[in-house]
Amino acid sequence: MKLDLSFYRRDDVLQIGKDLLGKYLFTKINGEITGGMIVETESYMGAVDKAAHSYGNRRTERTEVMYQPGGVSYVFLCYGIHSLFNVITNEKDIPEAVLIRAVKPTHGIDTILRRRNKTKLQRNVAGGPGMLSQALGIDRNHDGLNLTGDTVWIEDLDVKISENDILRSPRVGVDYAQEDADNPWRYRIKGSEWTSPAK
DNA sequence: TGGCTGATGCGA
DNA sequence: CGCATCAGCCAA
Repeated sequence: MKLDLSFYRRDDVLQIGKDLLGKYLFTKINGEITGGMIVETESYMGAVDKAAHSYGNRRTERTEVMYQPGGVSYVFLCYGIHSLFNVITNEKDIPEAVLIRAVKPTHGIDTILRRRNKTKLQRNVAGGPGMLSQALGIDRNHDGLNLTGDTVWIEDLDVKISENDILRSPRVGVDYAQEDADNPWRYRIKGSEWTSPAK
């Protein structure tokens, strides 16, 4: 069942980051449906998080979608190469987001392998935010899309992840964020071989 | 361990 | 405008 807006609009981006583990991210692009189970996320606490683009309620052309009500996508280009896919959460004007970092491919495997130019299904197909976007065909054309629509959406397929199955650790690549750099807001499914490499 | 790659956002 | 910066990936 597709997650509805009430899932995204809760006032707890850390909980949403954990709740997204075990959910399924789908895209339908040029008629091809691809998807996988979310195994790794990072939460960004908006205005009070120095690692977030929206720290201090900074508003720019790029961050504007973060101020929309929860339930839309936020896709931005990182290091000039990688499209990174995020989910916007909370109510209007509260710019919080969850970065989806890794999925286990489950639907449309042939298409995913073709997009990634791989022949074998393993971690390096979608185990990292840049690879994940490429695998599912996500680019900046998919910025600001409604996640209850039929291009990019997330489903609950009744996979239950308990608190004990969740690994917490500091987020990746946010050394510049000073006191927020160490917050353990990166979540992975314990024991999954599909997450980006452990540190 | 570096090189690649280019939009972004800041200051001049 | 210019220019430093960046929520990564891959080959070695």
